[in-house]
Formats: sequence, C-alpha cells, structure tokens
Amino acid sequence: MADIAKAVGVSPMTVSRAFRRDTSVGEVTRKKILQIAEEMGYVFDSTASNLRSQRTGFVAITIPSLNNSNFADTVRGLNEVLQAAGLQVLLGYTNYDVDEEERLIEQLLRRRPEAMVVTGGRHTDRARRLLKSAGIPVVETWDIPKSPVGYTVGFSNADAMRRMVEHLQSAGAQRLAFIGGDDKGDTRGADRRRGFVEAAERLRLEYQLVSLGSPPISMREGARAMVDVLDARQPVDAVVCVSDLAAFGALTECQRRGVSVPDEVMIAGFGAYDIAEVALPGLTTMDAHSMAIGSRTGELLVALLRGGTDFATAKKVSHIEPTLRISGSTVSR
Amino acid sequence: MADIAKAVGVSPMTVSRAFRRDTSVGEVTRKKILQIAEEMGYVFDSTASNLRSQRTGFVAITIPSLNNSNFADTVRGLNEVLQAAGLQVLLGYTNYDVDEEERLIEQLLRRRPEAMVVTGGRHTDRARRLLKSAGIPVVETWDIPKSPVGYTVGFSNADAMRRMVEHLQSAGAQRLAFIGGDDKGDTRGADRRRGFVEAAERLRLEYQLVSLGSPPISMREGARAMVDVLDARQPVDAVVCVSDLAAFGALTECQRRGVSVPDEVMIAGFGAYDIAEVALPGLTTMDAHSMAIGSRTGELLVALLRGGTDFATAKKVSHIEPTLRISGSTVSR
DNA sequence: AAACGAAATGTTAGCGATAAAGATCAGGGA
DNA sequence: TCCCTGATCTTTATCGCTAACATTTCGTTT
Repeated sequence: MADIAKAVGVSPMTVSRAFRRDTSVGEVTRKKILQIAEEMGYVFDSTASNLRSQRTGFVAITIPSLNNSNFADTVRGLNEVLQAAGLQVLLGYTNYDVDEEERLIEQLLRRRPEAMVVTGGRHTDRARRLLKSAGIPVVETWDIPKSPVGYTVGFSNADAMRRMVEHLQSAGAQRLAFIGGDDKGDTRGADRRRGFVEAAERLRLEYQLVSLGSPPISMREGARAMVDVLDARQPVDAVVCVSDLAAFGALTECQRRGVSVPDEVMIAGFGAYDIAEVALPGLTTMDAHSMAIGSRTGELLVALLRGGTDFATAKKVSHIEPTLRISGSTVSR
Repeated sequence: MADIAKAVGVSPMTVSRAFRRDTSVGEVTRKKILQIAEEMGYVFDSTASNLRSQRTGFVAITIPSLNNSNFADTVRGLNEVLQAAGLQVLLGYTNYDVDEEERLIEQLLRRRPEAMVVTGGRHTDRARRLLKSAGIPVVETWDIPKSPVGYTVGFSNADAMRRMVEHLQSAGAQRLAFIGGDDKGDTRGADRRRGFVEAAERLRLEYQLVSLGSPPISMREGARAMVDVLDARQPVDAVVCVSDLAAFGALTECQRRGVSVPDEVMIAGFGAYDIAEVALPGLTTMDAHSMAIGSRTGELLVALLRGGTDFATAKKVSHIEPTLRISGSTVSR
C-alpha cells in the first residue's frame, strides 16, 4: 500500500480507503489508485486488515458431512446469502462426532469468525462453553434444542417423523420398520427414530428397528437393511428410512426381489432429495427445506452482523416446518 | 497472551511458544500455561499469528458447485488430508462461470492462502495472471490443460469419453446420443462431448447431441432429455450422459415407457456416483476417482508446504486414469 | 572448579493494514 | 473579506502475535 501511495502521490490511508467501497475518497483519486494497484500487481491483504479492524468477514459452520446429505444444500443456501454480503464461509466437518466437533469449534474460533453456525443441538460441555463465551452470534440448525446456545433455525426431527408415521397409518400400514444408521453421533437420526417409536406406540402399531452402518447411511446400506427386513419372519407393511438415499436402496432391493411397492410394502424416506422425485415409484418423503435452513440462517446473520440489528432484538428461534411430500411409494396411483 | 504470561510468571514469547507444538518449552511450563489459558477462557488469535508469521494455514479451492456433483468428493478427499496437516480449506463456488471464478480467485487470494486449487484448466487471462503472480503453488484439477498454470491433478475428459464410446461400440451400439447441459461454462462437460463426437466420427457411428439445462444437469434434466431422444424419428442404440445423475433420469424415463435397458437402449453415465451401483440395472459409468483427485492434491500440497519438497522438484502433472465400470445398463446379464 | 554446549526463556521490533483524530481546501453565505 | 461547512486527505498509534537475536539455566565434561 505504501508503494502505491507513493506512486499515486497520496497517503497510505487514502489507498486503504480506496479499497473499501463506502469511505470518502475522490472518484478521480480512487480510479487512479485502483488502476495503479492493478498495474503493480498488488493484492489487498485481508490478514492485516482483519487484525487491525477486528473483523474477519468469516462465518464458521460445522456440519457432519458434505457427502450424501442434505447439509450440502444448507451450506449452499448459507453461502449464497453470505457471499452476497461479502462474508466468507469457513467449513468444518465433524464426521458425526461431538468430540471432533469440539476440536473443530476451537480451531475455527481461533480464526475469529464473526458468527458460528453448528448443526444440531447436542455438543460437549466444553464446546458449549466455547461457543457461549466467544461473544459472537451462534446459530444451531437442523434441530430445536431444549436449551439453545444462541439462535436456532430448524425443526423437530421427532415431530416430523411422527407425522410420517401418521401418514403411513392413514395409508393403511399396521406393521412398520425403521431403517437407520448407528445412533452414535447422529442425533438427528436418533431423534427421528425416537419420533418413529413414540408415534408407533401411541397409534398401537407393530414396529421393528433396523440399524446398520455409521452415518451417513447411504443407498447401499438401505438395500442391505431391506434384505434383513424382507428376510425376517414377521411381515411388514411399511418401512421408514432415515433418509431418501436409504429409502431408494430399500426400493431397489424390493424391485430386485419382485416385491411390489407400495402394494406389498410401502417405503418412506426423509429429506426430499432429487432421487425421491425421479425414482419409480416416487418416494414419499419429508422435505426439511434444507436450503431454506441455510438461507434463513444467512439472512439472520447478515441482519445481525451488517444490518445493525441488535443481538437482543432478533428472534431467537426460527421454525422451519417440514413438508410431507406424498408419492407413489406409499400410495397406489 | 500478556495476561497469561503475567499470571504464569513468564514472558509472552514463552506463552506463544507453548501454543505451538514444535518449539522448545519446558514440559512443566507448557502444561501450566495451557491450563491457565483454559481457565482464563483464552482463545488463540490466528489472525495476528497469520500476519506476523506470514503463514495463514489456508488452502483455497474453487469448484463449480457442491451439489449433485463429484466435486464434493474431491473436496472431501482434499479436506481430509489437509485437516490432518493443520491446514484449513477455503471454499469458493464459481457456479460454472469463469468470470465468477476470476472474482472468487481475487477474493480468496486476499486471504493469503498458502496454495490455491482450481477446477479445470480454462480461466480468464486476469485469473491466470493472478494465479501466476501469487507466488504460491497452484493446482488445476479435473483436467489436463495444454498450458497449465502450475501443477495438475486430473485426467482427460475427452479421452475418457472416447473409451466409453469404444465400449458401447464393442457392446453392439451403432447409433448414439449424447445428453449433456449447455456448454456455457462447463468445460469438462464440453470436453466430454468433444471426446464423444471425435470417437463417434472415427468409428463411423451415427450420433446426435441433446443439450438442455445449465450445469450441473441433474436427474430431472436427464429424464427430460430422454423424452426428446425417444420421441425423435431416428432410433438410438445407446445414450451417453454427461453424468450418472442424468443417466439415472434417462433410465427412469425408459422404465416409465417400458423401454428395456439395455436391450432396446443402452445407457452410460459418468462419475461413479452411488446411484450407478444401486440402480436397477446398474449404470455403466466412468469412475473418475473424484476423491482420489482431492487426496492426491492434498498430499502434493502438504509435501510442498510442510514437507519441505522443493517447488521445482515436485512432479508437475499427476495423471489419475479413470476406470470404466461396466454394468447392466450397457451389457445384458 | 572452570569451561562448554544444548535447552529453555527473554527482548526488541515489526507484519500490513486501519481507527481515530486532525489538517487542508474549495465553495458559499453573512 | 471572513467564517463556516462538508468533502477529502494525512498523521499517529496500534491490532495480537512471532521472527530473529540475545540471554540465562543447567547438566556434562575435562
């Protein structure tokens, strides 16, 4: 900057201002500065800027996994909004592990993000302490925690699953099965299972639970789990899967065996993945509005960080109600 | 740090050292420092560290899209290796647009990453200039550019597609169709199309091209495109899709119409997505080893940045040969 | 006991930007 | 003419850490 200042004949401060949109620099001077800077191959150094101004423009987010999951959509929604506001997303993968999450949160906080977004409402005590004392907005997503750390953008996984079970009952199912991964770490999966069990018991439906593979369970595990379900003694009217990917795997296993869906077995998924719409038959699913969770979170943060909204004023809980999408896998057409 | 130093009775420098693994601090002193720091709720400030040490620990990567694409796997492979080496990935989405890429590269370089990974080998002139003069290792992935900026980890999309066409011919196909998105921006898609055309002409096969939707084209577009192909006058023996997702869409459209795959029409995809393996019939696909591209890139960068490998010594081009995976969608079983 | 080298710790200065406050200047009104 | 106002630009002093070099400590060796 000093070199540019010398070349243009102004002070470094003016060069600094020229690189930021808002501040007062003469239009002629700014043009000249930017042009000379480009010629000299100068690239602005955010590192120094961040230190002095105590603003990094980072928003950190921890997610369990990017692959085969709705979280990619959430990140996309978040990123679109934040990028437009000049904020950079810092991503960390917890791999469905709360200890890994704690480590990650600590790492990310060292970068001095201006806000922190986490997936789910279960964290280690130390992670909660770190988040609380960071002095920045914290958003928990994809869940409605009992005692939230800060803001919340999400929905109740258990309630959503209850609604799904009610749908299956009204479609005529009496004997259900739930296909999910090991609960270890996947609290959202565990909540869905809990909602499933509660609803099944309340409605006096028979049910069984099948768990295999560590999350995120994918198409392959869904197919393998369906083998167990179909081979078991007790027959089943409907299987509910923790995600559409598992549901699709289950569907293909039925097709492989010539088991008709939905006439012999209904199949329901979760997440409104593309596959739910394109599969034959279409998969009944619960649309959690993954991308909306991200964009809503982004809008909240932009309002707090750049819009001048008071931390105390902003609504603490943003409920995003999932939408049940009924399709051919649970209803004959 | 000064506060901690005072509390422990050492100099700030010693505290600074205690927070970095390698440097020489007495084991007793280090333990004490870390404990007091934790009690005081101190969180290390990377921002200042980065400025002074001129090392940020960032590796920036630009990818076209995270959703419905193999790039998520590449990012995962890259992240796993880099995270283990203490490096943080900075992600940017170009949305299949070279101008957006240029803007993004400039933004990311301001953060002073220690290396830069980009997808593909086509960039604006200014982007190339920025990358070249950044003075950091640059890796182009998912392509083998004619005139690379720095390092390369990838394969020839055109060659891969040629091999696919050869496979289809040997499987008995004479009349082909290619389904892809608009070329605008998706150079890898365009390269695949080019390879398809070249191979078809060389082998004297009839062919047609169907393009619709902006990349990344997904299952829905694949199904829509298949409508066009099946409705057209001239019959087709095999369709090649720019990705497995489109191929799966095409497959469902065939099933919806009762067109037998592969007996009436063969279908081939690209990318070895999970769906290719689970679909019925399985989709013949080209496994580009998406994740390996990421991890190989990560290993290269760790060697360069932390392993002391000389920039000049390292191999410039890392070829990752795609693997043809033949399945039921092109070969009767 | 003196000399020595390695390990542990301290001192000084500065990374490259910007917050905050002050200086300069053109144009307009009294 | 003089004062005032707002726009534009400058000066000074850090932000929180660490490179580079200086110094102390302490176990060994002669």
